[in-house]
Amino acid sequence: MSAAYYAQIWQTIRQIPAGKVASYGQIADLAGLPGRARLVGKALGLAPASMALPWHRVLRSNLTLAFTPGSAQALLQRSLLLAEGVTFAGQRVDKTSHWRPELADLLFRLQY
DNA sequence: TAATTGACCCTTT
DNA sequence: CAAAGGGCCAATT
Repeated sequence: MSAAYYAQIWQTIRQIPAGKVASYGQIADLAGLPGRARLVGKALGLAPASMALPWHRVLRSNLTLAFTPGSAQALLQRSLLLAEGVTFAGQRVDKTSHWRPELADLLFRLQY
């Protein structure tokens, strides 16, 4: 059953603090689905807007936006991040904004 | 049933 | 730095 994966992924994305970013692969790993970064992208696309997920805090492993540069979605994502204080170095997000959670802390919070 | 398609990633050239 | 090749897998055609 695939729906369970999505819930797990959404819960994990919800843990990303404002002003920080994480990669698709990182989310997959933290959600207990190593190697399934593509599933994370799919989960985000399926997530209802009412869920208000911090989707803009998820980007590629090289810290660039997943959307086509210049597209409406990319511009929106960029502005949302800037509004949170995330800094950019050209097309990519500054490394200092990369989320590095303590595993134990994350697992603790995911239990609820 | 088979092929294609993603809001992707990693290692090796 | 760029390209290539291989992984991944649910959903759609």
